[in-house]
Amino acid sequence: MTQGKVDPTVERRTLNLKQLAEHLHLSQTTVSLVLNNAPAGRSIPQVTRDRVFEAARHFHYRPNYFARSLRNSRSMSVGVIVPDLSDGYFPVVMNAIESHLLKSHYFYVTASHYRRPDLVEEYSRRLMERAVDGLLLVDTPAAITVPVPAVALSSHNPAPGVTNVVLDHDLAARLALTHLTDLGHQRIAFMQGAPDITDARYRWISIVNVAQEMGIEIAPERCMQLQEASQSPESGHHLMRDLLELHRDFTAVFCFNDISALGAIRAICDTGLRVPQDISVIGFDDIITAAFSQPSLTTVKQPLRQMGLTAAEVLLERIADSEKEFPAEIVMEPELIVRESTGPAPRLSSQSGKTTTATVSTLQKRAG
Amino acid sequence: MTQGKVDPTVERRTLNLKQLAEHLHLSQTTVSLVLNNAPAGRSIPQVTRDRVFEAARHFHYRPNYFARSLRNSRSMSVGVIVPDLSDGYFPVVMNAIESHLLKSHYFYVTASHYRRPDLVEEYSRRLMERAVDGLLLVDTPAAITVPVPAVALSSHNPAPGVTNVVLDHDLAARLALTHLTDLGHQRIAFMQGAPDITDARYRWISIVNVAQEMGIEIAPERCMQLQEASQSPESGHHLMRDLLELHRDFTAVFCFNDISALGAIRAICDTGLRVPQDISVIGFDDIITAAFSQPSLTTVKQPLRQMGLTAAEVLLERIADSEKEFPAEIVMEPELIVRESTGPAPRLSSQSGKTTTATVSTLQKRAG
DNA sequence: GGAGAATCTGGTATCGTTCCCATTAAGAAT
DNA sequence: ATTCTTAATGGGAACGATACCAGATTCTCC
Repeated sequence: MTQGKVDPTVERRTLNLKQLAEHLHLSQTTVSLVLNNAPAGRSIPQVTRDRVFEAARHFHYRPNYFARSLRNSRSMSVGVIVPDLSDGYFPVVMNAIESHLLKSHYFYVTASHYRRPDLVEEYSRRLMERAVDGLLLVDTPAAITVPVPAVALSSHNPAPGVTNVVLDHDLAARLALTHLTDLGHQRIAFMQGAPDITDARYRWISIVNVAQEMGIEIAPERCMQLQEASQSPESGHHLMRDLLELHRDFTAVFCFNDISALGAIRAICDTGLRVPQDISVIGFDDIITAAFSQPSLTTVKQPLRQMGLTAAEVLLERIADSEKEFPAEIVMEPELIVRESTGPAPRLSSQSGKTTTATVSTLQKRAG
Repeated sequence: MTQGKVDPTVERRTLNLKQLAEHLHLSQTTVSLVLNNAPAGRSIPQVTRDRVFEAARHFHYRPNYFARSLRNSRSMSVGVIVPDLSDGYFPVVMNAIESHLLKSHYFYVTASHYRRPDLVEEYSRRLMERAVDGLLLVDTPAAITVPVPAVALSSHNPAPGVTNVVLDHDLAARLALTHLTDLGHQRIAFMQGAPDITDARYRWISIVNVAQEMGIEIAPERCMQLQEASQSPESGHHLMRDLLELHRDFTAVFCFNDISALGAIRAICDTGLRVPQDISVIGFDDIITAAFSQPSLTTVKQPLRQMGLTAAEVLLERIADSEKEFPAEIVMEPELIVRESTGPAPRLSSQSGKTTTATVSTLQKRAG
């Protein structure tokens, strides 16, 4: 089944300022002044104003976007550079960003770089060519400095003129580790984020510092590191499965994020261990599905919505007033959300056996 | 900690065509002709061409986007209208769309309407003002006809000049129901999508038809309907919990999508029943996390990536050649992915008891 | 009544491209 | 020698809105 081409009669015969002015027997200047409510046209009497507005409404006059942008070189749009579009972190952040931008009559253009530096470079260049009024870097380690206002979210971009919206990772680490030690966990496994995620490096540094301060050992043989920045639980699943094959000398895992935590839980259960009875799992982010997984996920909640909103707000403020000084960093506070995936540490049957496999008791199959 | 405003020295002194032409001792016309490889300039000798390209590269000449677009009224960008940004369906679809658009040197502008008709109208109007070259409606029941090429994905938009990319819902229903009956399920509960999701209506019609054809009863008391088009498992959880409180006279649930299926599974397990031993659950979409949930999800896979790709391809083709005729509908084939959440139907102990509560055997608590 | 202020309006350059039309020069055909 | 092509380039008018700078009218005040 086929159908015709676009109906040309649908095309809105879009008239321009000149035609509108002619119809009103006024000059383009006057009409433009009125329509833009320009200060230079304060003196135009109300009768004229009303006539102009009336006619504009009647003819559905819309100023041409390109002509206007060409003239005053503002595009009323911003570029958003992200690693990719994926479940979890991004939908929440992007939703918040979008809602603020659209409300402020801005549009945004998205580009994903899949953590390839060349693409980050290429897209920021192409976006600049598009004359975006600002740039929002989400989880994007951009070395490049751009000639427009920019805000970096979870990116730790130290460039001048860039405001960084970041999480208080020290607090995040403290919340998670305190929760685990309160439950009696001492031997904790750690899952680091992929090396090309900037935020992951900062997070890890905080974890190491806080752990040391709290007297928690970070044993190399209990550390895993995600290799690809995959947003699938798969990677967390792999790592956890491999670690469990090696040894089971830990009672809790602190995962890089909720997505990898879901994979880790799956791996733990696959070996017949139970979460949280045998191993407690704690995630990071508090993605929407975290509350509904089986078991539901204890996690360090990033205020993602608030972070996205703040980033968008600051960006628009920077665009509106490029003279003003803005903070180089805005730190947001995480929050601990306790659910089912963490519980009291089991009494360990083999304290020493780093190389031994799990004892019978911890291997006890889950019924059903 | 504060830091200075945007460094003005970073600003790339972007020269224009006129200056470039002056430097080359050529006219703007010639330079433009060469740079655009225009057919009108076929006769320009290679030496001149080389000089022009050389200079353009040297001075980093970039044509001004607005001036160019104003002149030939093409924006090289398309608008993408979606209900919202959320987990599951959208990241996959959007990723595919984006990758094709950016590869073709198009950018895209996203707007979410949260299923409010007024916002659909407003955003498509505002996007038209932005002179997007085309519109991509994702799961968006747009009654409006636009003066640019459009492609509708899962939207069932019958407007002329719109290509609809849709799933073969008859096949989808057949795959799911055949799978369930093969496993011995006869009494199946159904979870319909929210009424404002167009695709959900078509899906339901297919299910009703196929069920009738296969002799499967669709009992009203086993039917649920999602009320909000929420992309959180919450809604599925609610519905399932309420149904289970009413009666347990079914051995399988066909959920609207994977997200609601995750909520349903959670609700089932919360009452002490097991998936799939007591109740089988089948989802829809095959979102990334479906393979990693506990239990992993049997689902009807939509070829989301392929659908997004096709939609983007057809849209760009329509833009490139508005004279050509395009199909009004492109139907994609779903696929059944069998995982752990479905299993053989349990031997029912109460065949008749539509109003009775579950028997002891089905209520048997899950150990652990 | 005339200078000057206040009020209202228009002319026109400008933003940076593209592209229709000329124009020139050289060679080919008559 | 004159016209006709063809090759190689330039002039300049759009595209549509904005904004500087004037010009014109009315009003105020001495």
